[in-house]
Amino acid sequence: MKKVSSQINPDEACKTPCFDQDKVAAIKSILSEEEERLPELAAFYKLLGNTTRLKILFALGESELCVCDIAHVLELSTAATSHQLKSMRQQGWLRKRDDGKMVYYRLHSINLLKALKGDLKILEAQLR
Amino acid sequence: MKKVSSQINPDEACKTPCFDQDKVAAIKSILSEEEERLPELAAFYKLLGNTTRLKILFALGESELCVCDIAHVLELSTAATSHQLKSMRQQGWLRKRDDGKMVYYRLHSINLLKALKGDLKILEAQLR
DNA sequence: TTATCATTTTCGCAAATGTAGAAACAAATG
DNA sequence: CATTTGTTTCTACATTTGCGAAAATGATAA
Repeated sequence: MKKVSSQINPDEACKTPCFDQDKVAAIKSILSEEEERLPELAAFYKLLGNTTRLKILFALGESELCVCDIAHVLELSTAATSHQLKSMRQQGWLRKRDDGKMVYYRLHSINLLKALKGDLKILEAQLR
Repeated sequence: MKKVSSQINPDEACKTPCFDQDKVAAIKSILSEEEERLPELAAFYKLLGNTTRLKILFALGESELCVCDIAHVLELSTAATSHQLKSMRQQGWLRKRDDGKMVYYRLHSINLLKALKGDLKILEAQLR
C-alpha cells in the first residue's frame, strides 16, 4: 500500500523515509500553483484574526461611523482606533469620507460582512 | 447633523466628546449580541492566518496523507508538522486515522476548503 | 492670525504570540 | 528486544502586535 521508494535522497530534511515519493511530488506540484497566493491569503486571515477589528467590521455593518464613534464603541483611544482602521483600509475593506474635521468610515464591500456572518454560523455548527 | 449630547460623562475613556451618543449606544447594544462569539471567530481566522497551515489544508484537499508525507510536502520536521496538525484537529478541521505505525490525516469538512478557495477568488478580485 | 478640534502618523516598547528544535515518550511492528 | 512513526513537553528564539505618547496634519472657528 505504501510505496517506500528506493531513490530517497538521504539528505532530505525529514529523516523518516516513510513517504510515498510520487504522491508527495504530485501534491507539491499542485500546491505550487496556489503557493504564490497563500501568503496573501494568510495575511487576509491574519487581519481578520483580531476581535477588535472584527468588532469594527460588524459595527460598520450597521452604519457609517466617524473615528470617534468607533473609538467609543470599542472603548479605545482614537489613535489606536485609527491605526486599526488604516490597516483595514489598506486591505481594501473600508472606505473613508472626509466631512470637515470629521472622518467617516464605511464598509467598502458588503460581501466581507456576509462572509463573516456566514463563518460565524459555520462556527456555531462546529461547536454543537 | 452631529448630535453632541450634553450628558457626556467626562470620565469617558475617549477624550474627544464628538460622538453621537445614541448611535454609539445603539451599536454597542447590537454588537453585544455577537460579542461573545467574536473571540472565537477571531481564533478561527488566526488559525487560518498562516501559510504553513493553509498549505496543509490545500494538500489534504487533494488526498488523505500521513504525517510524514505532509512533512515532506512542507519540507518541515515531523514534530513541527504534527504540532500544526494538532492545532487544526482541535479546531475540528481535520480527522486522523491510525493504521499501524502510520497516522493519516484528512479534511473533516469539505466546506472549509471550499470557503478557502472562495476567499482566494475574493482576494484576486480585490487586487485587480 | 491664533486657537481648537478630529484624526493621523511616527516612534517605541512591553507583552504576547508563534514557530519549531531537542528530546522524552508512546504505540506498533518485526 | 530494537526500530519506526508520530506525539508531546519543554524550551528558546524571533517576531509580531497592539497601543500609548506625542508630534504632525488639515479643517474650522474665533
